[in-house]
Amino acid sequence: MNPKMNDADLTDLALAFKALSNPNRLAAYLELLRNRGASVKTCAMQDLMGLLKIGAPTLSHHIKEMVNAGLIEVERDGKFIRCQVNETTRQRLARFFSAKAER
Amino acid sequence: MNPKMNDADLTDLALAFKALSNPNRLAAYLELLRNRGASVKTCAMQDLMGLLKIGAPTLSHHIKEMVNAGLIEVERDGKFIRCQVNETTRQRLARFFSAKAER
DNA sequence: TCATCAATTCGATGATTGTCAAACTGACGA
DNA sequence: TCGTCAGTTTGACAATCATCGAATTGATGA
Repeated sequence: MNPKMNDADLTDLALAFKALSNPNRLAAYLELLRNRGASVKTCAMQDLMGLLKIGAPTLSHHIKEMVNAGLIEVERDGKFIRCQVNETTRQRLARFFSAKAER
Repeated sequence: MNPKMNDADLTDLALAFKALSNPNRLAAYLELLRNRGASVKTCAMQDLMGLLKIGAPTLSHHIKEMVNAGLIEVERDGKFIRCQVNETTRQRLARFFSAKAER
């Protein structure tokens, strides 16, 4: 963990955690995490809708929030979208939990 | 990441992330994380109140929520409390961000 | 014993959230 | 060109949340 973390960093981090605090968003993010190792690394909205018993408007809203939190990235591909995890943020979050005091 | 994660695990995880989604709770947790490496590993409520411009009732509420989410542990020591991070949960969270597909 | 101090509980309030149905947009294929 | 399909936007509503002040508890020390 960066020992010089400031308020802005904390706010960003809190935003990411907020995005993960909803079980449906968390399940969607986990699915995308798992896709990291797969040959097809992206996911359309309909793939995620199969997992989560929520409507398209709600999922669309959740996706926007995850993008806004920097958790995932979305590309448009004609009618479809393709979601994948944002690697930079993922690594930042993983490292957060190893924070140590400065010596 | 455990490939057999179920709904209950997801719910627990979401609870932990929710606890970290509030900037004040996150700052408090980060302070406790940093104390891990220090000689004095615990923190009383007043120590945390110095950091966070919120009142005692609010902080007390936040601490209860972090305990409930499994993020931290609290011991009573006379008039004071002593907080420290829950290592099991910390490791679980760190690992979450490395989830991979089953092969 | 009694005043004080750390922390908790209670009750209230304004703000944010998750979800939906309905209407909309833009791309595709017939 | 037109209907359909994937996803988005809007507006609404119930539920949850963060915070506060006031009252309470329980330990400490004078």
